[in-house]
Amino acid sequence: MEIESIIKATKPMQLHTKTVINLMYRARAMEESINRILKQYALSGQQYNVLRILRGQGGNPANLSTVTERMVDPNSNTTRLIDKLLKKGLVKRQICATNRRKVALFITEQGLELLSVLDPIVESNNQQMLNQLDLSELEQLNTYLNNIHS
Amino acid sequence: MEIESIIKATKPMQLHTKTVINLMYRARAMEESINRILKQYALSGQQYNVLRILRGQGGNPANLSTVTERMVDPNSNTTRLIDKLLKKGLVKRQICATNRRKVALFITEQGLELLSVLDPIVESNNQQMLNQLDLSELEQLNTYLNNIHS
DNA sequence: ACAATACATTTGTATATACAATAGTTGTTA
DNA sequence: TAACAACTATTGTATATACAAATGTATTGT
Repeated sequence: MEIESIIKATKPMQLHTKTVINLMYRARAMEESINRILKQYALSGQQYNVLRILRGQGGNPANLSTVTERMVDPNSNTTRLIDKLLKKGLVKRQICATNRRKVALFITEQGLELLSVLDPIVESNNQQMLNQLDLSELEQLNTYLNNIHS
Repeated sequence: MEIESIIKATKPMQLHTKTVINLMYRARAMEESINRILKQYALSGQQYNVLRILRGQGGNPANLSTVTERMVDPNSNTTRLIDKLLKKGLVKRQICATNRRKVALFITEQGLELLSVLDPIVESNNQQMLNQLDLSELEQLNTYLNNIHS
């Protein structure tokens, strides 16, 4: 659906402006859709993101700073985000042996199990949201997105 | 720049997943870029959004619910958002004459002046962020985005 | 006209986030 | 090696946001 009708713009918008708003609108809609799923498992999107990053380490630990820099939204307070995952038993945290300023973060078995439940659900939701676009269109969309700079 | 290198993914991602993450990442980056500008004028992105909606009324008032439904991110607490704009003298609020449950919201002269300062700055920033894409590519990008559903 | 229901906004409250300040650790250099 | 700077994470605090409950108003049915 046209973004201008969704936000009921009173005048036709400039193409650049429209594109920026469209992008922010769709991103938010997708985020909400994903959050609705995650909420049933008492996870926030950011927590899910951190769990996936830790799993991506393939058994190796990650530092707090590493996790932060890999997050889709790196602005949040990662310490407190991890605190919550700790309380749920989804991650482990220990002080790094070689540099005691750093912390080593791991995903637990329980965390891995949760991800293995969630992943197919989230994946199929992702496909659902994008099912009007074929593969080459998705490639093209990614190329466009990769050309945005801030 | 490729999204996978930005978030330093350890494995190549599925196309759908990659697209979703790419979109959320770019939207956030653009939002931050805009927020950096607005912050210099003590405005949040949402406050700017509300001001623009009220200006779009062309002198007519808008109800709270109307504003909410036209916002890019309609999830927030619009009452308190308006409160802040009121304190700054950027909007006026009065109880609707025909239906006293409703409130009529207007943008003030001061609000209009602020927008007239901000708009060209934000516009040029929008163009800057998208200047790697020509007009037909932008049209195409919008078409793709319009096909996303949640 | 009264009760019940729906509507539009506001308020309360718990949680999340942003940003700055702090603490503890390590590295550097005189 | 002592002093100072840089690094990494945590904590404090103010503000923002989400969600549910409450408030006040209008509409509907009897």
